[in-house]
Amino acid sequence: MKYIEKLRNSGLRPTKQRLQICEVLFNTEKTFHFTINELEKKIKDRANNKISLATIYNTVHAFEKKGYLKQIPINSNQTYFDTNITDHHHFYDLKEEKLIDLENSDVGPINIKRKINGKKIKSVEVLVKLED
Amino acid sequence: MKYIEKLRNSGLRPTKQRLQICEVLFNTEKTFHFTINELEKKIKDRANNKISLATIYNTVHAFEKKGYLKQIPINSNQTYFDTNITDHHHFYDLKEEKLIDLENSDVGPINIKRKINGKKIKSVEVLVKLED
DNA sequence: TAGTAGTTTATAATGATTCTAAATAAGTGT
DNA sequence: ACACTTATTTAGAATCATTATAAACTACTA
Repeated sequence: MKYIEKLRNSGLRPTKQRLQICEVLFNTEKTFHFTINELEKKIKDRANNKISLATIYNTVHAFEKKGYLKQIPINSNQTYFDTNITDHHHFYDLKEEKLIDLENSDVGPINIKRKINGKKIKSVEVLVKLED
Repeated sequence: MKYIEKLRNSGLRPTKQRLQICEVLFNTEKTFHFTINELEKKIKDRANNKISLATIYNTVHAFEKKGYLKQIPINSNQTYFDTNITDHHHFYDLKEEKLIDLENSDVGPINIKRKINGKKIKSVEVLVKLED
């Protein structure tokens, strides 16, 4: 399995559950946005295989900590994650409540002129809200 | 009272509770960020006067709908609101879990080159995450 | 002043997320 | 393969922000 090394290299034991979650999350050309509930459903559908919700939470947070997933900063009932970990941005369609990727090249350089003492910039994320 | 007209003009009855909340939120030169819980505390401290939590939620949402408050898009346990309703952005200090205003002029123009069919841009918000 | 429509309130309900502690599985050394 | 330690999974309980409910109350209008 191609994810065993990835996990081991991160200090995560390659368990059956984690490998399955990897398949669902990373075994696709397209990146995508998801909530924990959507992910749980996807796993159930895919393999007719149930992974405990607690494990899904644990794993998603572990993957986020290792940098394999990003949280998308948006105010929503549920937390959204992104399998696209490159620097990029998002449209948020307020009516449909849907996220759409917005590539860095579609936004152009963002120049943060102000500095905060003793702090480094970790990320710069743009959220563009859309209405009809 | 200076807020009576403001409320009436928005179709909101100027109740005792709403006027008090206006005092706390808008009767200051500085704009600020807050959560519902912080606001509740502020109200309690200020007037030794308790407004039901449900009313605070209702009022904050009513004010948001009328455009007197903005939600700040950030993933946090609690929802953050901003009394600064001008176009502007935020730093988020990951360690301190604190928001800092970032004026539009400190970011420079943001050019969203991509268009989504049938949708208009309502807002463009930048979140700059800070680490040590 | 009466009528109505909007508000407030305490409390219950909801729902996402986290915690707990017991069972299980993976890694390591022998 | 075996014993041992440590990480992981799990069901279910707990937590906590937020929303819903429905009864009491208040502001507006005629």
